[in-house]
Amino acid sequence: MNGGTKMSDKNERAQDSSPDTVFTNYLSAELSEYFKFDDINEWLIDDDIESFVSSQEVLYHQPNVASHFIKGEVSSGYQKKVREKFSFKTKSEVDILDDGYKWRKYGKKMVKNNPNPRHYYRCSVEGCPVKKTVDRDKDDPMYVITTYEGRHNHPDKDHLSHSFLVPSSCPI
DNA sequence: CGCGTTTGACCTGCGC
DNA sequence: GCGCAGGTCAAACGCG
Repeated sequence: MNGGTKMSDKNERAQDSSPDTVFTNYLSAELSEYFKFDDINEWLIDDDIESFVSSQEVLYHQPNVASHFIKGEVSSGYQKKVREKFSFKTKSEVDILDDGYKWRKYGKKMVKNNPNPRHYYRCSVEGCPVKKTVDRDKDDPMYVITTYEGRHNHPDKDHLSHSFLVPSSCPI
C-alpha cells in the first residue's frame, strides 16, 4: 500500500502542526483506512492537507455531531479525467445530514467488508452533476462517512448549507 | 397526482 | 474471457 506510506508521513506532520489536536489526530488515524474504499494509489492528497484540515471547522456546534473534512482528488486512469471528492466523517445517529441541498436517493448497495449498506444520492436540481454516497463506518457505526463528488452549479436551496455541516471554505 | 424511496436488474471497470 | 464488486437505472410503490 504505497499510498498508505505517503499518507502516514503526512499524518505525522498533521499531528505536529495542527492546532486542533484531538480531532485532527482522530482524522489522521482514520484517514488511511477511510481511503481504502477507493483505490488508495489513485488518491492524491493535497500538499497542504494538514493546514487545509486544520483550517476547517472540524467540530461543529451540534451536540454529538463532530465532522472531519477531508479533501481528496482522484485521477481516473489515462484519460486524465479528474474527479473531485470531498469527504466528511461525521458522528451522527442519522444517515442523512441536512447540508442545505436537496438530494434524491437513487441506489443502495451492500459493499464488501462493511455490514452496512452504502446509499447513493444525487442532487435533485436538474442539471446539477453532484453526487454523494453515505456509508456507516464499519468499525464504529456511530460515524457516518459522506463523500461528495463534483460541484454544485447552483446556489444551495435555502442558504443553510454552511450553517453547521459544511465548513465555510468547502468548495462544494 | 407529483415527488421521493425502494429494490432487483443491469452496466461497467478491473483483476486474474 | 470470466467473475466480482461498485455504481446506476427504472419500474413499482408509498406518502403527503
